[in-house]
Amino acid sequence: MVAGYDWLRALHIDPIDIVKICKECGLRLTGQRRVIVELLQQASDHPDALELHRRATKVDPRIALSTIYRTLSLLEEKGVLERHVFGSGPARFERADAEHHDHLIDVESGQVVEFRSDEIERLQQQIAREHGFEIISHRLEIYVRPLQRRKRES
Amino acid sequence: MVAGYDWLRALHIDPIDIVKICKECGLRLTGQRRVIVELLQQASDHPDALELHRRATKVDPRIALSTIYRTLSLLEEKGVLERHVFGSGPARFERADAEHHDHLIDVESGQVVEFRSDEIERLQQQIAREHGFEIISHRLEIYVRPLQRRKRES
DNA sequence: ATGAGTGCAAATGGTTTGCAGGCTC
DNA sequence: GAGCCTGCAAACCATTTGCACTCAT
Repeated sequence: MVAGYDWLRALHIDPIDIVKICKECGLRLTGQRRVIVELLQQASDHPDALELHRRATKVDPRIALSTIYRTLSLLEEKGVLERHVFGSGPARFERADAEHHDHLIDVESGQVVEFRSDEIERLQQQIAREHGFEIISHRLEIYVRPLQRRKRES
Repeated sequence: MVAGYDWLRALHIDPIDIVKICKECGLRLTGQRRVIVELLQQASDHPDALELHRRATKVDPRIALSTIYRTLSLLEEKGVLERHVFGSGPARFERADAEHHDHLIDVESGQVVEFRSDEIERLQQQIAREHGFEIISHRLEIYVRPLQRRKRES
């Protein structure tokens, strides 16, 4: 267990083991990769490449944006991360969870809330099969606004 | 009824009335807009801007790509068209249907199949409400491959 | 010491925009 | 005629890539 991530254990989420991943894939374990993975480990806000670069440069001011992009693509390819494109914005990343989940995106704040519906998953399977397809992946994004307001269209 | 679109009537789909739309919105009815709308009227393949430009230049070789983009954005804004971004590809467009629908995307051929599930729509409403949100819009894309194959991973 | 990985800068690709002239109203 | 639209070219922005150098193995 990597020090400082005991709270992850409490949530039954294993931290990304970048050491193991690199070893298994024949990749080199560089300082940059450590930093990027650690930042994503802690992030709960689905940051984009530029935001990750901002955070990374605070740890290592020499890290290049292109390295961020290369690392993100690499780790996505290895199944360690997931890439999401919400609306017309830049790609945003999060650690790949064992359990797939979908997203509610608050268009007013940009905040992202994760959810999972086995019911919806099941219906999708059924629909794909009815059309003669098998599912490779899917994405469901619900763009929302907070409900509690009383006034209309401000 | 616009000549040549009787088949639309048969499907209970009203053709886009660009004349009416322009009149209502105070927009000018130009030849370019007519061409673009007509092409989208006929298209069943969710074309992107470049593809529309290709088709449009066959009717009017002088039409500019930027005009295509401007018109598409304008008509999307007016609610006449819908814009979809599948995977990392360019935006693809279709006429906005009265009934919302979602998409199955065959990743091998790029073919898009439309479907609608009231059940899924209902579940989404429920989920959003449970989280204290109201839905503004949503998108569900299921990336698939044909099922009929017997071999695995070619 | 070897070559995978990096930083930097330049290239890319889809889309947008500034501007001068053209065409609808 | 006024000014909305268009064509053209340049600008934009997220992302990718070529290249020489660095550093993990």
